[in-house]
Amino acid sequence: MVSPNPEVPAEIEIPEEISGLRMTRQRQEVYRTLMQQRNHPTANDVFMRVKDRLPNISLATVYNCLEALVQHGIIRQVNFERESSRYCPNLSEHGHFHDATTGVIHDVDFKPGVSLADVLNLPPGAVIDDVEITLRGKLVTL
Amino acid sequence: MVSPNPEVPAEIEIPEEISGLRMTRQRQEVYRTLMQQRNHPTANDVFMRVKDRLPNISLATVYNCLEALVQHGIIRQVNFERESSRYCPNLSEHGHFHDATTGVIHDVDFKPGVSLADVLNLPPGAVIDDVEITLRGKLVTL
DNA sequence: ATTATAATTAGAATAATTCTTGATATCATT
DNA sequence: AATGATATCAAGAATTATTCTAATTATAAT
Repeated sequence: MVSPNPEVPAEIEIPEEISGLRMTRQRQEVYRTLMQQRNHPTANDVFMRVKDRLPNISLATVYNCLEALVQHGIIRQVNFERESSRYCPNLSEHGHFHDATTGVIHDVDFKPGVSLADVLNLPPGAVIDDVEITLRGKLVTL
Repeated sequence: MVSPNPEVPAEIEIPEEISGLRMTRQRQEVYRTLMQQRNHPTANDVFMRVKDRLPNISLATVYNCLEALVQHGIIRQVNFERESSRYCPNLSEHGHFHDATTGVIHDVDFKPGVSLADVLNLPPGAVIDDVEITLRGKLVTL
């Protein structure tokens, strides 16, 4: 149901279905939050933000929505060490740079035309389904 | 002293101190386990194994020992997704390939002479302290 | 030997996430 | 529109890995 909210104009229009996943109101709001707040929020970050628009939503539902979105390849789940999982809607293959001083997480793209097989001695016959590259360090002003 | 016969791993002699860390009996056994069982065990795996030799050791001590060894750069802590942390004594810079079918984790070395900066568009001024590369996929027999 | 410091132990506490169960909503058919 | 089937949601309990706490023991230093 896409009845427009009279009070708040929807900033981002989200379709009723994405890649075969029915976009319920809750999933829409979770997804919208990720699209608007692109700093890799945790499930709890998303929860607090979505509550403004859906005061009755539960944290469990946010987890459910995030999982459904991840399963359908609509968003990505990113893990740093043993911290809470973070989520991002950037689907292009990319890594993450975690600035230790500010805590900010930067997306890091691959240089065009490079493949991991150029860089790593993969075991023979390895077919890669998923790659996770995490860098930790500092940003030094030159 | 390395035993010439890999099938019968002789007792690995462990010094009383490594990189400034006093090697207590517990730390010795934890470290020995990692050296002998190089399949990236979890803290609990190590615990169960060490109990054979130190029946009174506690899981908390295993965690303490592992943390001390990690802090002193004697072993590495490796995280996959949100699973339990795993530990390995391979200190050379390397990544991990997680075989989805068998669950086995393979170390993956960098090809000589390549740098991450050749491959990634790092944010300007980024100084990298630590890198984590995790691949997930299947091993296909060619 | 005595004191200080560090390490160990057992169990309680914590935090993130998942699970369970009952309630709602949506969909497909009539 | 009513019906039943299925999917989703909410609340809180349960789980799991890990860390913390406090008491005990071991080691090192004087």
